[in-house]
Amino acid sequence: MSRYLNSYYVNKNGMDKNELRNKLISTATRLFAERGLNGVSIRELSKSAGVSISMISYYFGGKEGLYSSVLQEQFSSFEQIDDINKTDSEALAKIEAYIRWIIVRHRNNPYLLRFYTSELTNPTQFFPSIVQPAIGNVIQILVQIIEDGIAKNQFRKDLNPVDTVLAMAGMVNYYFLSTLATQELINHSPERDQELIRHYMDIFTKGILS
Amino acid sequence: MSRYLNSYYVNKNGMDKNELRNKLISTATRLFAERGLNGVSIRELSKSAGVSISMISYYFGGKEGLYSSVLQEQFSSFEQIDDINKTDSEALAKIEAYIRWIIVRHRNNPYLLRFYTSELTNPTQFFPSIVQPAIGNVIQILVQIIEDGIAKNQFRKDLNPVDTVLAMAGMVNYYFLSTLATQELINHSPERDQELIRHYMDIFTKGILS
DNA sequence: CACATTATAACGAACGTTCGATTTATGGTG
DNA sequence: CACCATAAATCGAACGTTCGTTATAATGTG
Repeated sequence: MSRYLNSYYVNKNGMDKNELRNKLISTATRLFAERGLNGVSIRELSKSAGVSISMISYYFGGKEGLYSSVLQEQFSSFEQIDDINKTDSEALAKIEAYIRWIIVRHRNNPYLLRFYTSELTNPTQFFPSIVQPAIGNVIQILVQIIEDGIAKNQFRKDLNPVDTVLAMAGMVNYYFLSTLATQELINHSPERDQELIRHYMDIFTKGILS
Repeated sequence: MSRYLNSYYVNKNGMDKNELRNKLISTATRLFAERGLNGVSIRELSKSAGVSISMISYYFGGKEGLYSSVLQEQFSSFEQIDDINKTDSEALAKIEAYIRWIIVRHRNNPYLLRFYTSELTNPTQFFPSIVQPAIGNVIQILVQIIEDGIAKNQFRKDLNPVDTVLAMAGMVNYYFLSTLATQELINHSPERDQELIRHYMDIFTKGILS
């Protein structure tokens, strides 16, 4: 119920302008992740957010605009991977940091689990400016890490960097994907995360070390 | 334009009863894979198949019935993996056979690339009898292959079979998923497939052999 | 005639968008 | 301080479109 400095209007809902906007974004994030763009009507969405339906057009220019905003917010987190590459660590440590990063991201972000989908690869066509640079950026950085490791004789010389990156990311991703597909609950404990990271790193490093 | 034995009627379209049904299934398979259940209207679908809209209700009892038939057909192919396990090969050879199988399946079957999605995990809820046994069966068989390999001292004793299966499948899957996400074309050549299989097996076996 | 299929129309429901009315906070004016 | 005009924020109803389904009459085939 708190007010924002740049807002002078408080509605009978008790939400001010920014609260209302955020409520729409967070509700849309959850619902679109669960059922896709076409799987959610703005009537249900606005009702679930406790807000009038017209607010979606008012603030986001319509349903697609809201969807675009959600994607923008979700994929902006990809930029954080730059930090991993800037450290002085060895290539292997960087890779472990990346695996840790992608696991945490997947835990909190259903869009990373689902952005391959028909509903969400359409956005890569409709909103290529949001999704493609994010993915491309991650792949590029990881390829560079692998290439560094090869150059410093830490990794096998015959590795194909791009395929290796995809293999590595795949090991982590697929665990979550299959967990979803088989309808099992994702166990959120940090201990299980640690166990996973250790396990994947173990398999992976034996395959790439020189 | 060939006739089927159990059909005596040939329409002015030149399609007989079974051809019409198959045309609907194949068109629906393509369109649903591209855009999901909610992304395609039966008006567009029937038009694209060159068939009257009423035929969908007539033959499949409606849109969901058609979708269910498509899923059924797609996931029935999962049973083929049983054959791999029945051979006398070593565990490693079985795994290579599985990787080959999943690559070929993914090439021909967009549903295997997309069944994790919001559009298609909904079907795992709405049609659990179709999707879940198929996936569960594959995982179960592969876990057994790994366990056999461990028991025969071919693989490391400390491997977690389930996680190892997911890691292995992930390496292959992720290649296709990221290929989709980054909008690159999937290169269909058998040579590229061979190269991929060799590459993944190379990384993977170094990680699991005892 | 029986059957398969078409084209068409109609249905109610749901969709995303638009619009006029209302509520609220603000700043100017006396 | 009281008043008022204004602009921003919000609402709910209404609009036109599309959806999946169903019914119907007409047409072609065996």
